[in-house]
Amino acid sequence: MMDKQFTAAAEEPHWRAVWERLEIGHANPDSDRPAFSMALPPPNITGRLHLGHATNGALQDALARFHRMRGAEVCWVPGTDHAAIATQNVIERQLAEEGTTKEAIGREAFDARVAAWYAMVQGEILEQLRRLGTTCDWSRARFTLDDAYVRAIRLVFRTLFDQGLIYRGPRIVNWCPRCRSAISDEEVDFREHHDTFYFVRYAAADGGPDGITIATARPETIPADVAVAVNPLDPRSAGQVGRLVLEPLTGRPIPVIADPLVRVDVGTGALKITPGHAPDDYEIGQRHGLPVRSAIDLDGRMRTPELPELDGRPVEEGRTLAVERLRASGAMEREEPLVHMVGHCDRCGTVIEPLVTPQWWCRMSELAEPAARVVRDGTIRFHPARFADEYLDWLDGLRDWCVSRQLWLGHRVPVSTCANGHVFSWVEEPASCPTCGAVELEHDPDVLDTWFSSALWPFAILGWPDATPELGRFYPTAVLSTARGILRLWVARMVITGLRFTDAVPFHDVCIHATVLAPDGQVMSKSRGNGVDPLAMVDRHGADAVRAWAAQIAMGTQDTRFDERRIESLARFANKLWNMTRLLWTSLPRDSDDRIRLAPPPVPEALELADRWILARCAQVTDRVTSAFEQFDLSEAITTLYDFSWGEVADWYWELVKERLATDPAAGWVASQVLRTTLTLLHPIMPFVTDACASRFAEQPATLDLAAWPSPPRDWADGQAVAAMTHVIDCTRALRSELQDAIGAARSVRSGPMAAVRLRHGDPVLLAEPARGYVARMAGITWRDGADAGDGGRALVVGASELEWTPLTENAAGPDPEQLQRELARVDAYAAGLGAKLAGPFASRAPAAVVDRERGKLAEADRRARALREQLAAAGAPGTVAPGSGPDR
RNA sequence: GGGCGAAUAGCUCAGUGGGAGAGCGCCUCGCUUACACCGAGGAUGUCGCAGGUUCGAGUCCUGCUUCGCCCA
Repeated sequence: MMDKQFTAAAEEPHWRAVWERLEIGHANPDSDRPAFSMALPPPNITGRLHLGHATNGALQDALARFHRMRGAEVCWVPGTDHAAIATQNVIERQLAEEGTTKEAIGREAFDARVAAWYAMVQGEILEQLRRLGTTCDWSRARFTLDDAYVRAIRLVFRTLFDQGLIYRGPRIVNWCPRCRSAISDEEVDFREHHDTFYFVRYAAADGGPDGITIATARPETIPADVAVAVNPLDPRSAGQVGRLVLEPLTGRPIPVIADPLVRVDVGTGALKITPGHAPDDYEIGQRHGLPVRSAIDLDGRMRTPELPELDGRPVEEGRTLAVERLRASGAMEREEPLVHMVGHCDRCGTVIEPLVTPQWWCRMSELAEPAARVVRDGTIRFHPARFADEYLDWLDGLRDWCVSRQLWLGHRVPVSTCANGHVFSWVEEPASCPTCGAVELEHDPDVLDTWFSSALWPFAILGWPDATPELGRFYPTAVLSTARGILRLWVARMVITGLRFTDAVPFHDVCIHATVLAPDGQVMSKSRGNGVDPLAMVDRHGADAVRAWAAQIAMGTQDTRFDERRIESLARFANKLWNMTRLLWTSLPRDSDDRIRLAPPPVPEALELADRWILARCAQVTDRVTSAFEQFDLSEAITTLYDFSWGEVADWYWELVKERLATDPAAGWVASQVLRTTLTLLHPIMPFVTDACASRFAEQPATLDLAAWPSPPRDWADGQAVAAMTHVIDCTRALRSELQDAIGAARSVRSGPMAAVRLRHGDPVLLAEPARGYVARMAGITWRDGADAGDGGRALVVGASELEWTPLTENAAGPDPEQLQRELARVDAYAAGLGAKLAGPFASRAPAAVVDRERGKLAEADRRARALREQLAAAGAPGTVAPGSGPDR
């Protein structure tokens, strides 16, 4: 039995089971097939997958299946990322909802919570990926906290440490007072703030009248000021440099210095220098050998013992109090509204407090250069290509990477300090100091940036540093597909570590897929509550529809608003494919397993026009789809297949071949070939419905993944058949339109032909049998021969043919003279335009083929105009009744 | 402030120098033995604005406007 509808919910579990039983996704390093490998970007273990994950999963799976069907040994390694800071935040939020904190429950209980969370969410995420039908190599799934993975991280760290590329030192960092941790520059999210710009006068230290006025948004950091800076090129700065002025809250004398970083067009052109609380100021301070003072503590509170009323207050209160003091003392000259960008922690949204703390740093300049080179020389290609520029911009002038975090969760920094002060890095934690043998060792308390471990993903998942068969066979990987947002955080760093530790690029092609926005154009996010659950879409419309939608939008140039109607239309497409199969299944002979028996290939003479046409089109579509997959253009692939399947195979070929199926084995063979080819081409994108349909045929592999990628015989190409059928379709459409206008054609298709049609002029070959029969059936007309011109039939110009038709029903409306007149005016104007164009420089300058085409159009327009005039004349003559207007004539 | 991208039908979007398209929605018609999750036909556009290049521009260039993203 085949139901009238494709039921995704019923078919999907079956096919997932088939694929898993056959271990479709399992990669065999010992095979002699060419390798195609991908590392699935490991989702953060922070919750369920969102549409972005689904999109990327569908895209990668389509590539995996395509290459597998083309004969590659595909290795697609899935996994999950422990996401230290993100996961810790999730757990902390849960604890907060329970009215407790991680400090209250303690390390041990916290670790247990995390372990339970990981166990639960990891299974959930992998299950979600399965539901989409992805063929990852589940046996190789990795987690960034796996022992082997941890070993790789430590080896990388130790190597960089021993090479002096990782060092520890106090520098200004992006400090999140809520996470109580440093974060890297890339994890700072800038948002617009509407604050106040305070203009504060710093009095001259010598008591003179000429102080200096600075502008600041952060008056609470004034107690940490160590200088006032002006731009040396600023004329206003003349005579200022070298003076001492008084910091206005505590009255400390500080120098006025000159630095080119100071912008003359902002504020007063004088900048207070607070190296302890501003990155630019830190840089200026370093340049001038200035001390670092601090006024804010790690908990985001004021630390100003010299100003007891501010001391211990939250920063916002500190600001308010500082402003009050400055107003009271008269140092506040004026206040202006200020719109500026303020850094926030991209995980918890808290305002970042730049602070100077000791952290672990990775020197980037030396590492960045080779990573830039491999993109410049094309070893790594970005899709779309413009993302290469963004990548290169970031590598240029990169600051050192803060790799340490002060979290409870994550990989501990593999460094110990012995009682004698020897600092060393290790892979297996040693019992004693390798330098002095001291056994009292202190393990560094910090953990590593999550992205430090992610940076090793492509080779660490394949077993590095061991020379595993997988590493030798599947590394470098072929394609990395990911979202734009983590180009810097992740993609660039993978290239850096890949080159440093494997002497190879980690992947050759980087696909950056579009971001899915909410229907209102906003970014989807949990806090906005406008997210869409991909599995809800799978439940509602089927995994194939979701995947095909992903293929449509994934590589677009622009982010796309989520539109469920697009998924719906693709679900209908799955149903269409199912019913196309159903037609063959109900019409063709079946074997004992109820599968469509395959007829032997017919001799070429047994093929008629429609057969040759659809085979030729099938070959063209195969070429186009294949090259689209090669270029990662899945949108082109799915669009081409959708249009071909529905608009050509179903709408035309299926309609024409229906009646022949029972009697003509050649028709059954062609229909089967075309459908199976189409299903095979669609399989990478819509694996469920295509397998469900293909399995209705005999002599099919258990799944299309095991089928060879189609490569139609050369002799399927047939330009003449394509041209002839195109004309058949054009004629059919024109007649349908004309007849429906005049008669209401659809009403009486079954009651016999509605019009008699004669070919008045044109290429008789184009409308020879069987083409004439096609038009007759599809348009509901009958052909009439003979040269009985001038009998009053209505003319209809279609391309090179001029037809003449007379209605065979009584209710035919005559042509509406007004409408004819309008149409004539339109055609005349069109022809006049073409004529002018052809009379001008176009004729001599444009390519001959283009000119010919335009000439053809003009000829057709002229014929059409003539036909319209003829009809107008007939309609305009009173008493003229079209002869032959009755069916019983 | 710098960079990138986008602007096409009521909505969501394709369209990579040569006759403006799809899906949804809308109108008319048809429950036809694959599919009503269907079929036939139809209406709907200053391709953001202004210049330029070209025989020819939705498409290439410049400027502007608006929106989005990234960076500072």
